[in-house]
Amino acid sequence: MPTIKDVAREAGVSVATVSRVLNDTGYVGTDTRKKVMKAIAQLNYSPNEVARSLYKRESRLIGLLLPDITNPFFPQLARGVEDELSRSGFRLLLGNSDENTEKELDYIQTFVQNNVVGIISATNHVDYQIYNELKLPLVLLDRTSKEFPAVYADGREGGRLAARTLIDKGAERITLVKGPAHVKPAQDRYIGALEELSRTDVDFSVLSTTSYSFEEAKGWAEELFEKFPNTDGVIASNDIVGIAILHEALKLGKRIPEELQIIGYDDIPQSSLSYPTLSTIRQPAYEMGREAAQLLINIIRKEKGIEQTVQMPVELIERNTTRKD
Amino acid sequence: MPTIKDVAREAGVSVATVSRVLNDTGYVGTDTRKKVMKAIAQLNYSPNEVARSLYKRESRLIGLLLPDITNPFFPQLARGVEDELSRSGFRLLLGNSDENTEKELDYIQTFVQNNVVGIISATNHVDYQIYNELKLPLVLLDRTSKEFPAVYADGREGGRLAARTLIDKGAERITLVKGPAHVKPAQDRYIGALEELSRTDVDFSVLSTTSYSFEEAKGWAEELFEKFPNTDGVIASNDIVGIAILHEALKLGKRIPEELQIIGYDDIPQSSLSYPTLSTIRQPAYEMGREAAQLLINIIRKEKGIEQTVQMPVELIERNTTRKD
DNA sequence: TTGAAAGCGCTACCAT
DNA sequence: ATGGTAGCGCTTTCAA
Repeated sequence: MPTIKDVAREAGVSVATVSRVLNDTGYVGTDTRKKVMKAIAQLNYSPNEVARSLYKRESRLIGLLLPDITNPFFPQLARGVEDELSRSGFRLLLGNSDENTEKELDYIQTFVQNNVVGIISATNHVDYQIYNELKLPLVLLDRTSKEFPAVYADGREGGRLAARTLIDKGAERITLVKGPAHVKPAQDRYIGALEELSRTDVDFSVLSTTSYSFEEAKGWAEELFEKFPNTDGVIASNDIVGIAILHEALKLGKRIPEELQIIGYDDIPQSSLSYPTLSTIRQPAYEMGREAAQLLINIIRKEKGIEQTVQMPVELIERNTTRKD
Repeated sequence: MPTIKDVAREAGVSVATVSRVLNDTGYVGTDTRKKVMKAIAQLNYSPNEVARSLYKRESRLIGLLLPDITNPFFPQLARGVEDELSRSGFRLLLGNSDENTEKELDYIQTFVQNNVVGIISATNHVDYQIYNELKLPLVLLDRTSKEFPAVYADGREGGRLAARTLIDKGAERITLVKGPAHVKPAQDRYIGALEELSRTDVDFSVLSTTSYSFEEAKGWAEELFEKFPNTDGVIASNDIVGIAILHEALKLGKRIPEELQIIGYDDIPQSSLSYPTLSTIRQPAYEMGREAAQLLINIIRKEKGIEQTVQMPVELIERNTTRKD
């Protein structure tokens, strides 16, 4: 790889001059600039970001910490972040935490070690010391916080909306599936649904689950019908378990949505590909990713008057696992 | 952030000594080491990777270029890569190319600018000049090549296997869905299926599609049944379009698998959550990711006698969209 | 308008 | 066993 020195030699100028044309700072004579440009092209030179980063004490890198990219909700987020970031020339350092403290701290540390200019994190542990000691901009994604800027969807309202929908559509023996206790958004929607359910006179049961994963979704679905065979309305903890429940119900011969209504959460892409298509509460994942990226960039650029926390709207997507009224 | 100088001062030694204990190279007296360790702990110091990278001309970063993390096949790959890489202390710089030349070149360039030690790429364009000029290890993932080390699944055989399965199970009017022409693996499985189909006397039709995406999958499914309403066996280009076709068929009242058999490709996690569950050709995505990472690490470490190209087996996963014979 | 040189934080060589 | 120091490739004063 050619260095700035090579370019300087080739162009017959000093490295300082090359640097000036590279960064478009300070005075550079028109023909000198031309010579330098030519040399750059000739050598196919591009500046070493690492050297830059060392001097400036900041890179063009941003750290993104996600629980698990393998969960279909997160690729959307990640893509939103990346698309927005790359428009401003930033690149992504990616880590999966698996909701595991050690991995999480480890990633945050290497983000710092690599001079990232900012971090976007979907952590359940803003309370970790490391976040408070962080000298760089942090934006929480898919999570709330009073202490840090955050982009999230209104989980409480989403939970309420899901419950209300099922109640309005005549479900009388509702089962509420509670997601993992340590996952904040899962709790929020659960609380919201609980709130709404409690305001009315429907009977309901709660099924506690401890994971969101594909592998286990089927198990939860089976457990649900063993424990609550007569339920006629399920509020799923997310779309994956919603779909698992849906298909388990079909296997048991239940008519959907006549005998059993199901509502999911997230609106992951494959929800419109289930059979029947899954009614769900939509979180605008891609847009959330973009918002988070934008917010972070604004903070980095020290723009004035930026919202520190943006709450995205959730939305009922009526498809075919709920009645048409 | 404290620097090595701060540690040196705190410990009352020279930076050289600190560096030695940091890297565990050269002689360091037992008590000197202890003093240094203490200073490191006290200051909560961790070395600046950027400075390291600049001096050594290589980082602990690896670039991963994927077509689109939003396609459910890729998160698995990415996760495999990450898990394996992080075991050796490497971190991931991630980029989505969207099969778009400009983005692809851009990412490769910034990978280089950031001193990555190696690149894993799922590109359809190994022929790009930039890959040949690359001074660093490159491993192709989900792609074949004679010129570069590669990890891929046997798409030809997968296509054959899919076709043979449908033929063996009595399908007589097969529809072969052809994926996007510019996507290599899509072509491979198509050719394989074509090969097998041609060896026998079944009738078949080909439906050409130009994308893999969720949004368009439904459209392809509708088009399929408009054009070939009497088909009794579909070889889908991947699981997403397989599932879309499956559910469209259900909507049309077709009995699966009695009237219509469907076989997908990839075995993405949600395929076992479709209704009925989708029979498919499995590519071991997660393992492929790990293999690629391992291969790259071996190349970086200049291990002797490593396989330059590893072909992973594909496998028929019989679920409920094909007959039990 | 241009160049010389210091310095970003680290490693590795050469002395001692 | 330890320290001094050059240098990785770049940006940015400061002087000319």
